[in-house]
Amino acid sequence: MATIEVEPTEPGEGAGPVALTRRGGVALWRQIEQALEAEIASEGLAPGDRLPTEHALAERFGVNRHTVRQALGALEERGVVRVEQGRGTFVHDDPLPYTVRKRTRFSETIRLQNREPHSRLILAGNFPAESAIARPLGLRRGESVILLETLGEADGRPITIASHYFPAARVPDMIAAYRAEGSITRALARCGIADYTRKSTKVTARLPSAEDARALRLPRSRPVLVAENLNIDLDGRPIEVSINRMAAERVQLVFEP
Amino acid sequence: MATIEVEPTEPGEGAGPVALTRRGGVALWRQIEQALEAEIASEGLAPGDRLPTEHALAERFGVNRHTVRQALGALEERGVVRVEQGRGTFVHDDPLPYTVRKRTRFSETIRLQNREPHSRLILAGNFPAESAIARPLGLRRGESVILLETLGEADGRPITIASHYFPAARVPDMIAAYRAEGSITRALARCGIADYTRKSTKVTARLPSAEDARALRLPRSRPVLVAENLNIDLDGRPIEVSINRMAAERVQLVFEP
DNA sequence: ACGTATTTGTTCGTATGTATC
DNA sequence: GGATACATACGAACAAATACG
Repeated sequence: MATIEVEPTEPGEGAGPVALTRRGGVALWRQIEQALEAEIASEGLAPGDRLPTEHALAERFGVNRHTVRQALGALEERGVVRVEQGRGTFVHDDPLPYTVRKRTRFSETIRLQNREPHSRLILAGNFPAESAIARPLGLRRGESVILLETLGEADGRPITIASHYFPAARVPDMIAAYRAEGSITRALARCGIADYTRKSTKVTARLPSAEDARALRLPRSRPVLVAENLNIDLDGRPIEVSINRMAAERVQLVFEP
Repeated sequence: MATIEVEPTEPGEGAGPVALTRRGGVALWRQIEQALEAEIASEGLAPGDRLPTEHALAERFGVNRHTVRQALGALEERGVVRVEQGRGTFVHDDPLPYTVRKRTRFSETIRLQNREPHSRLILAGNFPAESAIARPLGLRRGESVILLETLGEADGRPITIASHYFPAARVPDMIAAYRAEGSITRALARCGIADYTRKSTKVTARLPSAEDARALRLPRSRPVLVAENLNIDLDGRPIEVSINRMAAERVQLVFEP
């Protein structure tokens, strides 16, 4: 008994008749979760689309708004939807394909996806190198490196935080050059490094630090991809180590041999 | 029974007398964090080593256990240590470098790191392809694919869970072949695919499903790297899509152009 | 298979110093 | 100065996972 037939609110698509079974051993919110996910998977709801309001969903399924919220919470936890305070609930966008090649520049890569790149300087300074930075750069621990920390955005959406390390001996004026040019590539050119290419990329993932989470506008529970690039100049000498942190749910790194 | 050793356990190195300054403008937990990190950096504590218990550290530094915990939490957040309930706190192991090339085979890659690879079949079957699998394989949604799910280990430590999808029309006897050979590469050879190479790899990260977490022996709060490989045969035709999930804290994917 | 000791995880409560308006 | 919020530090108790005989 007690199967509740809810009349479809729209005849066309998406809001097909969903029968929730009570006392069937599956909690209502789980059934709602599955129903919504099925709707998304069947492409009745496209990436970026806004779901009906919680109120509307509660009406449609004939349940309390709390029950809908539990279902949405489960979907958000799994990264299927994204809930924004005051705006609504949205089907999660497809991740941005970020193709990594021998010559990869952030702004080019973003523009390739028809999005508008923007880069902002967060922090700049001169520090003694930790061994994790010194080694790939071919320096001794404690030698001076220049750090530029940048936040990269696509269409205003934060994509990556990158810590760029340069050997201070090679490019002493890097900070000024970056301030003048607003781009790593052009700043390096100004410092006499006409071109550089990627020697290797090491990828791992972890949960974000508090600062990274804030800058990326990402909950602390959502992982970040960490890509460590070693870039070399045309003579094959290391010129930059960059450590990029990206919201894992927003990007997909693409490597093609 | 309450034998309390406050003195340095070793005269040589590591547990040297550390003077914490109160009211010095630096919080106690930060000083403890730095002291422990210095000890690890100086290799008084090697990767994998267990740190003293929180209780012991609290005694040693003359602070409350909460204060020690805050320091350990900061170290864990930065990936310096790994805290395991009921077991202790450990210096973080170095991640296993997993180099991805045009021809990458799990067992070869593991052996390169002087570790003993092992592969175990978890699941095998024949299914209609979802679009995410069908598309890269050049099939239509619903066409039959063979799924082999394997768990790869190095020195008995679970490294990766991989779902391998093959077009059933091309290699109908793949499951039997795998059971006979115990290796994807040799099974494909038996099915007439002499060789195959990697066309592309897409990398992202997420929190693990319950099953993945269990198989990888990983807490659900720790992210997994997800690498989707598309492999093609010598004629350039797609022969396999594999979706690999790896404990992010245990591996580092290395790409060299 | 079970109980016990060990170790980390969580939640109370309390007190104090610091920064801000 | 006063009010307030926040981070720091301590204490006690209990919960949960693990190790071990």
